[in-house]
Amino acid sequence: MTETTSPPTLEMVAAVAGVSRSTVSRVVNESPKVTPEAVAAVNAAISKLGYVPNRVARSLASRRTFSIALVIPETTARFFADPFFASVVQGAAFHLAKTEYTLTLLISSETDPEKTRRYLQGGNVDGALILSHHTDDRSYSELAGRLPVVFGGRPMSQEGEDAYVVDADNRAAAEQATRHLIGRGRTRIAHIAGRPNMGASVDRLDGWRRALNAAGLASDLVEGGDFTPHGGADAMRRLLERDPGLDAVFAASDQMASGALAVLKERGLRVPADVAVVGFDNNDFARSSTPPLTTVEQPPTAQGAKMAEVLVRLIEGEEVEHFTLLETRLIVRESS
Amino acid sequence: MTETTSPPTLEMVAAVAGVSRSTVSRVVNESPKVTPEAVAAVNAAISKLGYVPNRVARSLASRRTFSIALVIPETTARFFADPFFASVVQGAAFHLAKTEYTLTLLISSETDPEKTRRYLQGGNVDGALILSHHTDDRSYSELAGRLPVVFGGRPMSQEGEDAYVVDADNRAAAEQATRHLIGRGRTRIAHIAGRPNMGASVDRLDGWRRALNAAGLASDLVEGGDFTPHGGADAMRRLLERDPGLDAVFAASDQMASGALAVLKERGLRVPADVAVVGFDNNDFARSSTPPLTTVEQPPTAQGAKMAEVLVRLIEGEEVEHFTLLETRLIVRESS
DNA sequence: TTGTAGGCGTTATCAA
DNA sequence: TTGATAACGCCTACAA
Repeated sequence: MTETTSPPTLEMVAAVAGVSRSTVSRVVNESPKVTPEAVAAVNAAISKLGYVPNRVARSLASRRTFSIALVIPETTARFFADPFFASVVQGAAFHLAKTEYTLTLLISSETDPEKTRRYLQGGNVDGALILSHHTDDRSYSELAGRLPVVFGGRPMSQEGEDAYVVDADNRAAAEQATRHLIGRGRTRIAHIAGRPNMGASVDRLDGWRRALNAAGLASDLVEGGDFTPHGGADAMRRLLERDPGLDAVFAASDQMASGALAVLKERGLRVPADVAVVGFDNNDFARSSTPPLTTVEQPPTAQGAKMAEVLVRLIEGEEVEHFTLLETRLIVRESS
Repeated sequence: MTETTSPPTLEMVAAVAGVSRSTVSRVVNESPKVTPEAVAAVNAAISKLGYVPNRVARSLASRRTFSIALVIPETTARFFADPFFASVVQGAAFHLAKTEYTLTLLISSETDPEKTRRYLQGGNVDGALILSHHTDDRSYSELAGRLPVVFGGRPMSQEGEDAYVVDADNRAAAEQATRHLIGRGRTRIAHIAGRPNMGASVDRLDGWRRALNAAGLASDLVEGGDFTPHGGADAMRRLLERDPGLDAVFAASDQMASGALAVLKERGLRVPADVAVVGFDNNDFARSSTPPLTTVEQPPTAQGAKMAEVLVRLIEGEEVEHFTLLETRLIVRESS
């Protein structure tokens, strides 16, 4: 049985109820200006026929789809391997469940970014949530002008004022992490920065510097990594060359911190006795390194929910702030 | 800048290209019957205007959406906690990437099954993939008559001939697992069955029985569990009461097997020395139990891919087999 | 090969 | 409050 019988239309409901299509439409859309009798007749007809509004036709006429896309610019495999994504999706889905919007997950496999773009621009959705975690992928930045779009994760810093962004409060988090180090009595606190073209890197560097300046400490010990353990290790070596007596390192990612940890061990420096280390992300690298890393936890679920909220408000035409900063939490472990 | 400028239409392209809308439509849909000049003119106009077809309008007119839904009747949290789901999605997405179809993930939170149903019946998708893992949820079975639907996971056995199902070959897998036990020299092999109202349970019980019968062994030692560790423990107790000398147990799920393991340890029986244990699923319960469980691995990625393939063929009007059985793999660990 | 015209199922705009 | 009637953007016979 594949006989998918063609579904009843609004017009058929109108016929059965003995009213016009307009009236049926009004009832379906809960317009207040309909007599109770008409409402009753229409509802009776609806349940008699098992009528379900055709959302496609509705979309075409009203120019609204009530569905929004969550675009994940990663391969499916990587997406599911990363708990960060899962949590963001969860947060978004949870928020959207309270609204009339439906979430469509678009996993844009690298093979066909075009398909995704056509889908997004083709009027299928009222807006899009775009995750750009650990990536400076700007392939979707142009979309922002054609469709309400909210970026999440760690987007470009530049990219103009027209973008809406929900992100962790990197600056405040970095400041807090650095203050934590200062509070532990450290005075030569170095920083391993992320890629300079990413907003997150800049903000974290900035937060680190602020905390040091506020404490009257020097903020000269910076070396750049690339968010990988290897990059972190290289940066650590350069830092030790510049100042063998440094007593703390704040890395802009757990992966870089773990690279730094390896170098410190290789040099016979004890963590945290000789050098305290703090990372950023609170991912598996932080939990499973030796010693476990003190790090900054980002709230992915909250981020997903907030992204959805911002997008919905945007779609509904509300004034929305371009930047929404999420609070982070310092998780103190044995490395500091 | 939220000025979402209204996008160019097919009609505008026609005007610029100096042809009729039909011709533009033909070019867009790659109809062979268009002169090269026309094609060139239209394509020029398209890229000049940045035209992207409105899929909603196209859907309304053609009654095709080229998108299919993957319905997950679980909460978002549970969905992401279960690697089984993730893999199925991955498989489906991977297969669909090769087609012109788009995958829409519908996480039907238990709060609003109605929203999901309306979405599915509202003409938003050409078909649906429905996962009913560990669940005898029949809330979507009615959909099958109104929309091409493929069920996956462990669906009802009954439910009529009109359903399309892709599932692991439970019977063969159970048979193989039991033969493995027989091969290890076991002769009193018990079975802890799953809920009797689930097709998977019935098939596994059947496979177990077949293997025993073929070997000339008795197949009387069956007790039912409910797919939980607790249920498995209770069943194990009953089995030991009935035959304290049993030397092997095949459980219809890893969770039940882990419950059985606990009871065996409690009774001072060694695994596998005294009693060999085999589970089903190859999930975390199997890997992290003591000893690690020999179990049956189901191929969730393959299942997702196969489900997508079957659905697409169904949508395209091909003849498709109602049941597709996936091969499984026995993973031998220390419990047997 | 190309164009014309009608229709897909709703919503929206006016009159009535 | 209700009902014609015209969009919405595209597809598709059918005709030319």
